[in-house]
Amino acid sequence: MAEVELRHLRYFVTIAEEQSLTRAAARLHIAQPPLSAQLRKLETELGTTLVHRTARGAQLTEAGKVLLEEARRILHEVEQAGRMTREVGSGLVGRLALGFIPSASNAVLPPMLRRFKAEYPDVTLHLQEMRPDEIVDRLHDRRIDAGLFYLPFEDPALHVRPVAEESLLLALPATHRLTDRERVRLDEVSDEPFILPARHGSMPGLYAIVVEACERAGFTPRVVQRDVWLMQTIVGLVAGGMGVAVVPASMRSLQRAGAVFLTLSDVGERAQTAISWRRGSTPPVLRSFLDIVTGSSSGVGPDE
Amino acid sequence: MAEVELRHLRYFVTIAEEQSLTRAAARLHIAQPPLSAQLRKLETELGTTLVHRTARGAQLTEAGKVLLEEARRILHEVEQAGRMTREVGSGLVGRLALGFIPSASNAVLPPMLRRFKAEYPDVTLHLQEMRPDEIVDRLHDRRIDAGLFYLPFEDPALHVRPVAEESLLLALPATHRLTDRERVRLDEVSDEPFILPARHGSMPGLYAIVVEACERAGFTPRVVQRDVWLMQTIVGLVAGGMGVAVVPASMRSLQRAGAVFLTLSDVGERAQTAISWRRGSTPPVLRSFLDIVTGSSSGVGPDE
DNA sequence: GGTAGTCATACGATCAAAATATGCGGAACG
DNA sequence: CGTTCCGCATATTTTGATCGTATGACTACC
Repeated sequence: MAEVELRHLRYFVTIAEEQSLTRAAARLHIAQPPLSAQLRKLETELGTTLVHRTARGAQLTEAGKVLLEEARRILHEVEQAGRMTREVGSGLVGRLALGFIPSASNAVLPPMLRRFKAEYPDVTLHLQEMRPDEIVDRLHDRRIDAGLFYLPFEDPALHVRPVAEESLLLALPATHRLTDRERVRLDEVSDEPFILPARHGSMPGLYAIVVEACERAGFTPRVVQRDVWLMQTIVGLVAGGMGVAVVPASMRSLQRAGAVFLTLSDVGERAQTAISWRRGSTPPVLRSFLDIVTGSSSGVGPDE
Repeated sequence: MAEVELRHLRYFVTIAEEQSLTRAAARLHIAQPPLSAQLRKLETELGTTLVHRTARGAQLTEAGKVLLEEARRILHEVEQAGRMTREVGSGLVGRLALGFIPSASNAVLPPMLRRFKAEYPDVTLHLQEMRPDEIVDRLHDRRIDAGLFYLPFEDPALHVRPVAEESLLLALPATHRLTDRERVRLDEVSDEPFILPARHGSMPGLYAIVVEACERAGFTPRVVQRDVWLMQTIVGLVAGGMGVAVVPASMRSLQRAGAVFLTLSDVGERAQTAISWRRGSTPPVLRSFLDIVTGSSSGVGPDE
């Protein structure tokens, strides 16, 4: 005993619409006898007559009318299911969980989101601020699909790809002697008390960048405060006169009273924001997101 | 480009359930390579990967999860559609035993049969003429499925539903003084000898209708003959000059020489033919027949 | 009563799915 | 660290179902 197939339903619906086996066969681009055979097969399978064959065409029986409605609905739903699957498969719809450090929300994240939303309006984005070490944990336990944080960082189980970079500025209290300058060298503030960004677990991040810049300028910073990790807090402490700090350029947009930002003429290091995601299978939505962010950013090439 | 078929969905669901091509193939009673091929075909058709093949089995992608839900629903609905069609169809074949009074074969029965035969050509009809009391007996002992007779009638174990009604005519011998009239009042023949239809057991039927009409006209009919139950016999007796009779309009088509039919201007009573069947379960064939006869007749509303 | 149109039947051709045999690659085991 | 096992992929033959062509039977219509 054979099984009902969608072909049978498609044929049957066409027969019902044309009220004629001959015309239906023409519309289906097959000959009339095979159509007859398939219809008969369907009727045998269902154990009932579906179509009355008369001399001038075919018309549905009661059972046929019932099946027609059902068959139309089923065929429509198959089409829908195909479309949905296709869309999810292509990354057009779905759900993407993204963790990011708060600094990313200044300059890096907004254009990413704008472009992604424009391209994939039906993807639900779950955005969560978190610490960089938290991002790594959440990546590992699969609670987020991707994360944004400062380089340097590496993890054998994760892809890491730079997506944006910005220069570093010196943040000074407004009361400082150098505030009337536009550019300074880092070694000019070698004696100042420094506020350094926090290190998070095994993640060197911006801390490493700043320390390295100081090393290259020939001094070791005198640290008055560490373990402050929010950039805006650091700027706040600077404004409060606690000391100076090296911060990413996007901090300038904070426009906090009491702090001024100067270009560092002798610092080549730049703060690199990277996106990271699990190695292995890459869901289509994530693939789409990666396509957008690596295409839209000032980021450099891939890491592998 | 091929089309998606239900086979693909069935295979896919099994693969998803077993999380393994090999086990799924076993459950489907086919070899593993063809299953691989069909899955690949489905993926090509949908343009997306549905299953991740790993070294120890297969697991769904995001798109696959979406399709799984849809496919399950669709397969279930196909099954439902088959069941529904089958059920309706089961009323399309079979056997229906119908008892009827001979009068019904004049005007009521033919259109019923024509319409029913057109819609359900595969139902074998067993038609049996019988007296109304016999119809009731045969209904009770389940030897017929339905019966046609004149109202009034009621029985707690039977459904009764009018399916046709006709006016009453006065049948006169051709030799009668009133034969040149077209319309008469019933009381104009109050002195004539009456031929009344028979009463059958507890069934008042047409007898009650005629007697009631006479009562309303202000007289009690003088009965010369009773217990004649075939309408055509009554008309024959009228033609033979035995007396006059009140008969249903369809008797006019008998065209028996020696009898004329006049419209009764003061008789509101009409002869109602009803269909009756057992309470309780209604087989599909009977249900189909009832659908036809209640839809095709000039019958009035239901009896309950 | 002929004719054109319908669907059913018969049979050979074609195509798609299934079976068999085998290869490849990753995971588990010693 | 190599061997073995397990699971999926590939290649090829076999099977079976669908399709196409030719033809016949029937009905409605002219």
